[in-house]
Amino acid sequence: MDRLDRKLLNLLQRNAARTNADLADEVGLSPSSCLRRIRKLRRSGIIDRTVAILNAAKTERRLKALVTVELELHGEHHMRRFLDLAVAEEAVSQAYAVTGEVDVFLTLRLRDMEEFDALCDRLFRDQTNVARFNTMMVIRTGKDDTAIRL
Amino acid sequence: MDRLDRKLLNLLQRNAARTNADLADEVGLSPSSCLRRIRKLRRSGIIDRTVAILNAAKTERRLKALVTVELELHGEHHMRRFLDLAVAEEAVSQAYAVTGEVDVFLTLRLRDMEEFDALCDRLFRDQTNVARFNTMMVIRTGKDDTAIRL
DNA sequence: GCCTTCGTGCAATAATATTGCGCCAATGAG
DNA sequence: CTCATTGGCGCAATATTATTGCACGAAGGC
Repeated sequence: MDRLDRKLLNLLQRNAARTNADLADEVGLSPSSCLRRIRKLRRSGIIDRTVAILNAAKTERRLKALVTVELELHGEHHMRRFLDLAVAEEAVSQAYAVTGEVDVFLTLRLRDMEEFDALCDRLFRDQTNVARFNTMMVIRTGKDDTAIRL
Repeated sequence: MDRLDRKLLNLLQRNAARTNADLADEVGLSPSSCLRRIRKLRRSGIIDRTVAILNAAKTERRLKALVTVELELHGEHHMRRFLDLAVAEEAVSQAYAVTGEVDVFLTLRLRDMEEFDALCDRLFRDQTNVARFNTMMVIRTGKDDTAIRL
């Protein structure tokens, strides 16, 4: 893991569609060396996968909502159960167990508020062990990076 | 935008490294047709970009923190100023203006708590117009998808 | 019913990835 | 200090994959 590997990773996190020769040129390596490095980074698992990122605005799921959830019962078992429930939802794109005043944090991708309503029914009411939840709708996006700076 | 386009987008959001012939086969098209569709999806902007996703655990920035921020002054101007400040930070990977009890939401990628401390100094103290902030450290990740289900 | 438009598959071609090989620098043992 | 070993490099050949030209057929407008 030297300077060149880091440089490659930074570049690939911004654009993984570039040709190998192009990348090689930018980092100052031959195409073959460059490719071998990238392959090693893949095999080692540092590069988990490469994916297409959609422009959410041109999608039906335009709305982004952030939800904090406080559980009624806090045992490991109950936490796991709620997370499983959340993960199974198509609208849920991130689900974390967190420290602090709340227990779980969710990011939602929503078509409209009706979908949100239906989701609330499934996740936050009845027998789902939720004491309280608080929703923030995203008004403006300042930044939305998938990259991890090395 | 028909069923095949959606199928392609769903596949590419999971793995954009597959060969065109492979994709074509899975959706039931010829390679040429498949490629032309994908190119159109790119040009139309629905596909914004394709990127490498790293395994954060194998990275130096292992810690993920979520921060809600309440501003002192709420004018559009002040909001913009704070967001700009946040966006400029390498550790900030998401920055949103939101509705609800707080004004701004941030996702951080941190090396350690020292980096967090330094970031707090820059973003939350002194003259940055922050009334209050609340940090949640991510304990467990249930889901962390970049995909938007179509 | 005919014409236009659009998307398709096939096959040829162009671009790109991948591999074999010989070379050099760094490292460690004797 | 020297020599063998290891690992990574570039070059050039080869294999894979993307891309394009073309002819065909279905759907919709007139």
